[in-house]
Amino acid sequence: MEQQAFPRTHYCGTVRTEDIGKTISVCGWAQRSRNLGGLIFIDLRDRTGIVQLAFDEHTPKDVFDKAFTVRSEYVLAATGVLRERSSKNPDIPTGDVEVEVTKLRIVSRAETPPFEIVENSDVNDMLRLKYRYLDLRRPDMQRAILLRHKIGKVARDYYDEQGFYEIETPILTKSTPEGARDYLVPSRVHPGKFYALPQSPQQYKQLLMLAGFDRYMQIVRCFRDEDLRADRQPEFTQIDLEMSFVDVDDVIEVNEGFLKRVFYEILGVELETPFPRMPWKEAMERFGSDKPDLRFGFELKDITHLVKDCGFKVFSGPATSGGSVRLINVKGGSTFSRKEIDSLGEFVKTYQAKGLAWLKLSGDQRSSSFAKFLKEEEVDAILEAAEAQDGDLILVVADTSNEIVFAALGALRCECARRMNLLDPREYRFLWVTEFPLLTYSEEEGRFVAEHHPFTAPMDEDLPLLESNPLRVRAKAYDIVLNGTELGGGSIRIHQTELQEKMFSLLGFTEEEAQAQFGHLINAFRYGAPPHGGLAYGFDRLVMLMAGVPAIRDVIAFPKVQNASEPMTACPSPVGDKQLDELSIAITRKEED
RNA sequence: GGCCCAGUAGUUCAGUUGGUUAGAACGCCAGCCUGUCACGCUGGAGGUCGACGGUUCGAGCCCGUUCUGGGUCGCCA
Repeated sequence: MEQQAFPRTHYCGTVRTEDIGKTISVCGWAQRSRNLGGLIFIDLRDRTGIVQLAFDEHTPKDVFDKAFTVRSEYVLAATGVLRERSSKNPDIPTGDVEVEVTKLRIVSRAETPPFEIVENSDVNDMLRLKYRYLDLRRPDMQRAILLRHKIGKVARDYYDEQGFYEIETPILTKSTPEGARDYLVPSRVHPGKFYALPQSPQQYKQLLMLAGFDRYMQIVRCFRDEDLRADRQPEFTQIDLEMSFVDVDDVIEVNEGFLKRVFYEILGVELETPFPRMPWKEAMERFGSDKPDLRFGFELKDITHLVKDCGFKVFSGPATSGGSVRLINVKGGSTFSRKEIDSLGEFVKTYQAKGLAWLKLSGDQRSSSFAKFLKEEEVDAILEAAEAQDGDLILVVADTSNEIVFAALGALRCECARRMNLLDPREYRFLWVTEFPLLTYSEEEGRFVAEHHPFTAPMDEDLPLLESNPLRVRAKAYDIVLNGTELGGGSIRIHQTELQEKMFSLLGFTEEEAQAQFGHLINAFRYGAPPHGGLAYGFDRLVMLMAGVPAIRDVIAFPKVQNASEPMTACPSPVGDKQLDELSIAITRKEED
């Protein structure tokens, strides 16, 4: 019977030349073994790195024989004397030393894994996720998960120092019809009734302000039953916070402090604060997006007025019927081939643009899809507006819907930058986008809907417009944007009962409906509400950008795939009739397997 | 719900104009090997070409349908 204790003295990756001569014990997984016949080397791996175990003619025969049988991913516990290597490996931190093993325990054997446990593997995502526990053994995944832990720790430390309490809010909560689809949880005790998993702790954190906690934060799981993207999972984590007796500047200042701190502590990057701010309207006009990537130019230019009377209907049509014609100047874009420009045309069609007009200036050559339809001076005016120079590529989108023009050109400028390799993931350009519209009109529902949520406060100077022109009202809402990704967003909330009631009525709620859905909040306001506001970060996105990886999946230990299932556990899965019966649930439609 | 891309050995991929027994590298197994560290050398095993249907004398390759995954539009207060 082998001993069961693990007298580990060192983590594998931490041994150094200072430890030479010491008897040490290490535990871990066999990364690789090199069997030279009379000499065996095994790389032993744990979360800190790798150390080389050496077995040679001095090794006791039973130990040597055991080493002979070791295969990839066997779990080993080894004891021996740390010695200097006769030939060193400069590529790893422990490359100057090795363990001359005197005792070896094969703690568990392992089947050959379905893929190699190595850094930068480009194995199929599905396979990685099915065997996520193996995938997570890879050093890059270990680093990402550790980075996530450290960022969370900085957040807790920082907000604690700033006087925030971490307070938990319920996971079983009330469904609200505004916003994303809810994940529902049936109640056994109340047949036919459901809890909802929170899309965010929004209302609870406001109630905590009403309860007098003054400053709250929480690193909290949120749930939205919507389709996935590279930066969207059905369950994701927010750094959520709320503050009392503040206005926009106060929230922004505290959070600039956090971002400055976390980027310095984790990446050693010194961010300059305050970050630039840009009103939403300006962001749309200049970048066609409410989350502009500032790492490159290609800003939008409005040429509607220049083409109103031109003979080219593709331009003059939208220009004279409430739409717009806008362009971006892709500096140095004349290197794009005709084929590539055609593919950009296909690209904008995904944003419902009807097509892409272009003009290319390379040397004395001017080629264009539209110049032949315009007068010489009209083309010149467009080129002047675009500040076009030799080597540039002008891309024009015209549509009767401004939203489509913005969406298409906003996405196109990013796509061009991607194709031209202008995006340095180690350059961090932060931006506050402010003054979002308070409301938008939903054609589908035939009413106003809140752009942010129904508790967002209007800007003081726009209050009179609430009656006269609600769509012009700007909100005390702000997003923090990093390199074209919305990292977080928040707002100052309404704390006056009358204003809140006005908002609900604008949104088309009757008093009874508002009371039924938000009564807890409305009633709470009657008992003394402090002015308050807050912000929530997409924690996964923050970690993703700081880790320099392309998807939040890469910084979540057990993520879901595009159809919202999880390959390892194969959830969601059917449940038994007994369970359903207890919940008073009948299945009316089934997925075919 | 729409669009784009991918699916061939355990893994990553190649596979010509539709034509013999579908290949490579890594991994795996066996043997040899005392300073390797992507060890080396020799040999070997390993395939429902995602699935179904069609065209054809003949399909990994062409056509249709479908499944799975990735990206994206819609959606995501």
